[in-house]
Amino acid sequence: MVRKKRERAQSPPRRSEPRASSGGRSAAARNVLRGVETREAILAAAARLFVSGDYRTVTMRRIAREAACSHAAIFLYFASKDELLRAVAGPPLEELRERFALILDRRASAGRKLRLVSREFVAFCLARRTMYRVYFASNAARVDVRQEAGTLNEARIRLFELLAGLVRETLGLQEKDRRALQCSRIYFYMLLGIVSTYDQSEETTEVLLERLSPTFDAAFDVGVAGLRNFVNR
Amino acid sequence: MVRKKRERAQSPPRRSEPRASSGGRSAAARNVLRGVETREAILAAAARLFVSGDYRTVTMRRIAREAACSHAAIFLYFASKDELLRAVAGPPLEELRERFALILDRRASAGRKLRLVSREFVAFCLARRTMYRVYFASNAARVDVRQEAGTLNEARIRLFELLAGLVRETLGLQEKDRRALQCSRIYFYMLLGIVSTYDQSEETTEVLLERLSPTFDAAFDVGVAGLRNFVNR
DNA sequence: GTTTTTTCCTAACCATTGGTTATAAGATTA
DNA sequence: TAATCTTATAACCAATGGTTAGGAAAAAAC
Repeated sequence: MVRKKRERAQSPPRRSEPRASSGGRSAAARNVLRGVETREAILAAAARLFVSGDYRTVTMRRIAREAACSHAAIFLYFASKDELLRAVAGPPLEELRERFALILDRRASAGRKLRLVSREFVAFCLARRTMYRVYFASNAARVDVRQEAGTLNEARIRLFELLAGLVRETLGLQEKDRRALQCSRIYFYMLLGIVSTYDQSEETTEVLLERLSPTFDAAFDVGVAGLRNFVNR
Repeated sequence: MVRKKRERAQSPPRRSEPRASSGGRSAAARNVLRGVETREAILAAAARLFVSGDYRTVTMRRIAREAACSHAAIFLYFASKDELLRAVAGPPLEELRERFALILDRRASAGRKLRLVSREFVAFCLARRTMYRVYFASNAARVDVRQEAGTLNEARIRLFELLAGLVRETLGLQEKDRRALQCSRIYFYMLLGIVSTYDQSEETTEVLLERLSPTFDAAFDVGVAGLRNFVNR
């Protein structure tokens, strides 16, 4: 088929105003920044939209409108919608890790810390239902990870190891104990089960936590008690 | 905008051969059947495709090709892709219920039955990863259910009640015991956690079960032991 | 100060999707 | 034979993720 020669419409007005003043930076710095600013605007818009809507209903064009650029511009900074989601997913995960670290630094029993961390984890995932799947339910064994995905995966692995360590300590297991891996896996099942049960719920995080916190706490207890029984039998 | 008058291309050849011979039925019965047969063909094709690919990658056009009809024909029998998935999802769920019933009829302890049912459940969900979400992770509280979805929901609720009963019996709880609901919820978290952890894995069901069956069994044990501890404290 | 290069961005495009509609072939009925 | 009813399709639609030719402005080179 003959491709129709493309004809341009009359030159349209360009963007009416620059995105931001860029303060008193040098001309060179401002130039570099213009691109970075667009990237940031896209990330911010995507972050805002991805936490409210789900992956499918959030469109590139909607994100672009929110970021005040054309949807084609997004592909200048992110190879695909998927990569954009991953890029958005990174910082919150880091934030969660920091909150975990804060809890770990407290002077409390491993069991107590595990419970606090578990609560934090569930609240985090429920508040970001679109992303929890990207974070935790994607196959860790996947090897076809690009750079961005790689760092995300690393962050996730660190989080998991941290949690696994806490489970081990709570149960009084040695790191090299064969049952340690199995036990932390099982504890994760519990956590992921909670999250994925309410994944598609339309209730807000607050309502869910208000209503189900006691059940979640009970679940944490059940997990630990069951695991204790499992390793001591 | 003025809608361009639609012009039809020259009359194309119709479907070259009828779908099936319809045997020696009367003319009237054959006529009625032709439609039913198309419906069945669509259902069969969709069922085949939905178990291998996931919801997004299975397109209406692909299903149509597999069912040897136009993709528009599908909309004659199913209002939307979603409804088609639900229609496909129904029978297997019923089959699972029957397998559950078979286990329930055995002469064994409630604990033993619970374990068998749990295994069955996990294997079922892992074998139908596209659909498990439709089955079990959609919000039960949703009220905007149409007829088809309604029956599906009922089937799901029956399954849940059956499992909950088994959990109750295993723990020796009365039906009206306030903790019964909480306990079965927690047990479900465990089951759903297992399934959703491997939801996006690319390994086959066989490989997953081969590798992780012991861990799954351990998880069931942990759940029951933890719940025992929970109700007896 | 003028030209060249580089950076950043967009309009128009593409293929594909879920879904709708005008139209028609074939069977049934009158 | 004519009217109707059933079953189906080709062509259409709006929207989506993604690509590309081209251009405006800033920076660099002269």
